[in-house]
This record gives sequence, structure tokens and C-alpha cells, in this order.
Amino acid sequence: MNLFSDIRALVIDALAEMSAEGVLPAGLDTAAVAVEPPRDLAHGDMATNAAMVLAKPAGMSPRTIADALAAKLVADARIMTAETAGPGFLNLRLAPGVWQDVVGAALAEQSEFGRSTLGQGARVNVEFVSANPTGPMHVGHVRGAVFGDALASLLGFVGYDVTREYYINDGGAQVDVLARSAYERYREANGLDPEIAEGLYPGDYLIPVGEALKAKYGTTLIDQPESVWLADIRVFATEAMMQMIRDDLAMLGVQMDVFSSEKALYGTGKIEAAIETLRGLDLIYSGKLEAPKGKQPEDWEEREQTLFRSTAYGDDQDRPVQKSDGSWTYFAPDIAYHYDKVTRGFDILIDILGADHGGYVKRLKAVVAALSGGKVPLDVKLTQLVKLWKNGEPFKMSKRAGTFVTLRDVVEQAGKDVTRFIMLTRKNDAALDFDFDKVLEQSKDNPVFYVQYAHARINSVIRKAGEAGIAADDATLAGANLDLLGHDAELALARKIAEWPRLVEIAARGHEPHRIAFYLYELASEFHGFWNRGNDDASLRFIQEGDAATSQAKIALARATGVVISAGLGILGVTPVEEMR
RNA sequence: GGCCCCGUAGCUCAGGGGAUAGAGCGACCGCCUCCUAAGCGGUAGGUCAUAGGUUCGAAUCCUAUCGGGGCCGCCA
Repeated sequence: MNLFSDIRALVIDALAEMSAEGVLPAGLDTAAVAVEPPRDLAHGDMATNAAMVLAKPAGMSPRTIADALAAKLVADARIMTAETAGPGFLNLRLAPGVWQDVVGAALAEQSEFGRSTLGQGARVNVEFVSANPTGPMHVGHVRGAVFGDALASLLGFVGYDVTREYYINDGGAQVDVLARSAYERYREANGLDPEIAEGLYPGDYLIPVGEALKAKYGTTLIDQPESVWLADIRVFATEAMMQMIRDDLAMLGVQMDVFSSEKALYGTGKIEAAIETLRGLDLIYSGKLEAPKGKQPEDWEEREQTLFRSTAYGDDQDRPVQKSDGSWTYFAPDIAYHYDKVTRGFDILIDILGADHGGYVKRLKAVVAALSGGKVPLDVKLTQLVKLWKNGEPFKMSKRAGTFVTLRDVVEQAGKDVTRFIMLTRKNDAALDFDFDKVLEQSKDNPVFYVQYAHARINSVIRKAGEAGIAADDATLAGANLDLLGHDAELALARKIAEWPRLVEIAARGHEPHRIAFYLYELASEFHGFWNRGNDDASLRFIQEGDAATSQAKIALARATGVVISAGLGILGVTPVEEMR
């Protein structure tokens, strides 16, 4: 149930009736008509801008339309009052029963409450993480991993058919470097001194790979030329790295549906086919690029390359798909990969990339637009940097990796739930500070704790009710007489709960999972506030000794809050706690 | 030189066409014989970077400028 869309439908119906009756002109476009919670509660429960939006096309004054609309709306049992205000807002006050029904719906629907059919089963591919298979995941990947996973869950919740996908960059020169690095660790495992030359990966994480290579090959590869072992070790090491990355993702609670390999695109004709398709659209040509202005590469020389005409889609420069020696650039398999996603039948593509890939966005969008005939939208979300802090200073530990803080470092210290929640407390395109001291603090400075505490309190109430001999299981609560909820403070909490389905849709439309985190904080705040009202006014406590019916109605409200917190945390991939200990 | 992101209370940030711009922290004043005070209520604090434009209406959209960050050929 989504109360806001229900009331909006009521408004739209009323407007249609007014058109049919000749009060309004026929054929008005009502797309811009909105029903929203007003900023100021004194203005009522909901407000619609219908009169202001329609005034001009209807050639009538906003207040005239608003007054006529008000007369229609109050005929509905849900609408108590409808008042024209300000420049032409129509402020609606809803009957208490409406809010009681929201509580009932949350209890009845449980984790389904707030789910919608917005996506209508459209197939969405969310590609995220896609870290190079050359080492463990580091902090830079964590934000993208959490963001992508939460976005995928959010889209699934509103009715999209979501695929979580990881693109393995196993086709380029960096996997050769990986293989050479692993070879040195293999030599080390055989008692020789490893020669970790400049440019090789120095991290400890390759030591076990060296051991495994020794177990497999013994000493047979020692002193052999690269041509003998490079291909085999490349495969071996890449698989080992991917296993490590899967383990890292599992620590964060991320489960991919599909792993796609860059290497697998080579030799299949897929890259050539994608490029030829673009050539057929006159988007591929041979030419030379100019040196970038403002930056002066010393050894710049013009070279003839195969270029993609991304300027046709607003990019500031055409982009090379082939190097001057005829081999593919990184971009070429990426074109084929996105073509592959389109041909697999996805209706919407989403790429989650680090902010350093900002310059890459336009060419990707160009490719997808061209190869899908403009039918498949690609949304690229860039996640900005995460700055780690500990003890009041930047945190730059490098336990295993040589140079970077790993995902494992973060999750081991902060925990999966805290890490995930904090990563979503900022919109993706703003930089984020992650302070180990603060995120582990048990106070309201820490939003994770604050939300979890609300959930724990709700469970506490239910436990206490049991001790007081009041049945408070979900089956009993579902039958509670919610008419007993009538106090303003109770209805205010129900109002916040009623916003959940609307909030979910807004977050999903904007691909903005952080809105869930902010909403949960607000809901928790509303709950804590209500909780404390019980200190001043005993009649507002959840448990009313000797009055099971009233207690159950109040506990139903608490439980409905818990249902929403639990659902919201579920989308964020955070486990709700039952008690704080 | 170009492209992308950011600029909102002392600090950290929400809000991204609608009414008197919100929250947390910090400051100040209150609230525990009572379901977890790990919490709650209140007070103070704003030229929404600047200047134009679009609109019935702009923190929000457009343009320019200023400030901070990121990126910019055969790296992936």
C-alpha cells in the first residue's frame, strides 16, 4: 500500500470528474500533479499542487480550481478537510482511520510493505566493483560494492528484474604483471630469493599463490623462460585473485549473479563484431588525435589510430579503440562487453564506477546509445573518494597489500553492517569521511547505532509485554484494535511509516540508495521521540498494565515501525539487531 | 584549454521547481521512583558561493564568474 499514490489517484479522479462536468476544460495534462507531505505539519497531512499546475492551461485562477477540487475530495471518507492555502495549495487532512490502516498494512505485509511494481519486471543490469583481478579489494572498492549492491536490492524491491554483474579485467597487461609477480613468489616458495622488480605487485597476498604454484608445479618452472610459464601462471593467479575477491565480497555480504570475463571476449569475434556494427553507423574511422590542451606531454607525437566518434554524442574528443600497432585498447573490449549486455536483453544498464573514471562516462553512454539504437539507457554512477580516519588522523595502514588499505582491514575493524550503513550515509557523488572511532561509537552521533537502537527498543517492548502477560506476537498484533491509536504523537509516527513506500519509489527512481539510510534515521528519531513521551505521559507508553487491547494497539504501532526499519536495513544489506549488548 | 563532481548554520551534511530552508555535532537551558537517559525536549545560530536569466513560484532549472576536488593519447 502506498498512501500517497492512493490519494494522488483520488485527486486525479476528481479532476477527471471536474473535466467531465465542464468545471475544468477537457484534456488537461495532469502529469505534474503531485501529492506530497507538506513541509510544515500545520498545513495538514498532505498537500497537492494540482490547482497551481493546472491554473494556466485551464485559464482559471488557482484558488477557484482548488476550491472546486476541495469540494470533490471531502466527499471521500478518507479526507477530513481540504483547505485552499497560500498561492493555491490544497491542504488535506486525513481521517485517523487512514493512519491506523497504514499500521495495519505494515503488519499485514511485513517485509513486503513498501514494495511496488514500479519496475514492472524490466530487466536491469547493475555492473559494479569490477576490480582488477590483481589483488585483494581495497577501500576504494568498498563504496562501489556497497552502493551497487544496495541499489540492486532497492531496484529489486520496486519490481525490477535485477542482475548483479562483475566485469573481470583479465585481458590486459596487468594480468601479465600479476603472473610475473606470482612467479617470483613461486621461486620464493622454492627457497629462492624473490626479485620483486619495480612495477611488479609486492603484496604479501601472492605468497600463498606462490606456495600453491609450488604444490602444482614443484620445481619444474624454475629458471624456465617466461614463454614457458606465463600463460599458465596468468590463468592460475587470476583464478586465485578472483577467489580472494569473491571472499572479500562475501565479507561485505555481496553476492554477484554473473562474472563476465574480458579475456573471454578475445578470439570470439565479439570485439570485431561490435566495432563493425559501429563502423556501419559511421562511428569508426582512422585518424589522429591532437595532444590534450593545457597538459603538455613531452613525447607527444601524432599517430594514426582507429577512433570511435564519441564527439557525435557530446564527448570532447574521439576515442581510440585500436593502438597504433593495431592491438585493441581497453576501450574496445569494453564496447563489446556493453554490446553483449545489450544483446542479452537488458532494458536498463547501470555502471558503478570510481570517480577517477569520470572522463569515461560520455564514451560509454555514446557506445550504448549507438549500439542499442537509443533504446537502452545507461546510467553511470560515480562513487567519490572515501577518506579513512582513525585517532583523529588519516588512516593509511597497509597490512597485507603493500600500499593500500584493504576491504578486509575495514570490515574486520568496523564490521559488515557498520561499514555498509556508513558507506550509504552520503550520496554517491559526494566525498565521504569514514572515521573508525565514530562509526564504532554507541551514541546518536553514529547513525547506524541510532537506527539499530530503535529496532532493539521495539523488540524490548515486545519482550516486556510478554513478561507482563500481554500477548504481542505478530498474529495477535494483526488483530489488534487499531482504533485505539488516536493520540497526535501516535499518528505522527504512523505518518512517518506511511512515507516509506513513497520514499522507496523516489530513491529507486533516482538510483539513490542513500535516501533509505536518511529516512531510517528520521524514522528512528521519530520513534525515540515518541518513546520518551512515555516519560512525561504514562498513557503514551506502549505497555498499559491491565489493558491488553490498548497495549496491543500501541505495540502494533511499534512493531510496524520495526517492520519498516527491518525492511530498510534489508535493502541496505544491514542486519537489524534484536538487542543492544 | 576541456570535461565531471562539490560549494546550504561555527563543523559534518540532508533537501535538487512550491508555503516560514532542515538534521546531527558543538554551545546554552531542561527531563530518569517510569517499557534500555546508549535516549528525549527546548534556545541560539542562514545574503542556500556570486551575478544574471527562465517561471505564477528558484537553494533546486539555464548561463557566466569565483573557490575546492577529480580526470584528460597507444594504463586498465
